[in-house]
Amino acid sequence: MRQKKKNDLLTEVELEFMSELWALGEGTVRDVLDQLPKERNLAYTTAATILRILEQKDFVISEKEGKRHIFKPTLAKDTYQTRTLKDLSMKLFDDTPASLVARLVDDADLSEEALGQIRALVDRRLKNDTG
Amino acid sequence: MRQKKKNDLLTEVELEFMSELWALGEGTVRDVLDQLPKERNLAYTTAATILRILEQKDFVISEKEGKRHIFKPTLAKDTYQTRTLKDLSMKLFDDTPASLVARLVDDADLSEEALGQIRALVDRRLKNDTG
DNA sequence: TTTGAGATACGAAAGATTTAGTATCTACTC
DNA sequence: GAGTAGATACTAAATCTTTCGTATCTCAAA
Repeated sequence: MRQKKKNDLLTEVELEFMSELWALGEGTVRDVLDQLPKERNLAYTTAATILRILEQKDFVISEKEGKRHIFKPTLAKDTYQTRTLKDLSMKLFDDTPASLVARLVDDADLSEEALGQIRALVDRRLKNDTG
Repeated sequence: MRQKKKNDLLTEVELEFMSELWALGEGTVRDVLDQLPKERNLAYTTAATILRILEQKDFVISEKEGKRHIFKPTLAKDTYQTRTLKDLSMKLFDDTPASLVARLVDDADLSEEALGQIRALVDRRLKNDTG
């Protein structure tokens, strides 16, 4: 038995760290720590621990360069985004992506610009499918 | 000081229970427990505890009827959906809802039908704004 | 080749979440 | 009004998450 919970979703702090790694492409503990907002104030060893956990869970791999480790995502951000949306859609939107979008476009805060972008995206996808 | 973490998001199990309450409108511990899939096999007292926690966190209120409590969401599902999407958009989509939809419509699994529904939703919203 | 700055390894405390047990309460029924 | 089925209240164990401290290791400079 490998893991009690087959969790393929990131915890809050894990996501925070993965986001920095996705932005950097790859990096050391120090690199990631430096990307965090200064008010975050995490101990260096804490950051190292989180990256170790991410490696245990196979979200990143590391290779040694000199005395430090360089961490690199094993999972593309796109892939994780899709995975997350599927999970959310299933748990909170009756497994109906359209209802997720419905909620999004109903949001009063959504700008006209964002709405236009969304329509363009959908149109492009529809054209590509038929063309 | 009220809470260490001002968490306005539900945990996994809390969401599971809120989903049943949203579907039911309201219900007792027994009602919610009966809605769960039979393989879930939660102890009655566990369900009671979870509802108590939801009440402590102000996600539900209860009123006594005879010897039981009837629990009722204080938060509409719609509202919580919007809140969740905002959070997800912020944490994983650069605070750009359009990029969230981009990922959604890029998903190969998405049906033509869902895509059409999404376009209709966006169109309707754009018309309402201008008209 | 010693040493020290800076890195990793490991363990563990503190907090949050999930689950359930035991004790107690409450409304009926006899 | 005593007994009991079924409900709640309270406590707490087990697990997971977040955080950091101490010990150790490693490269490079003196």
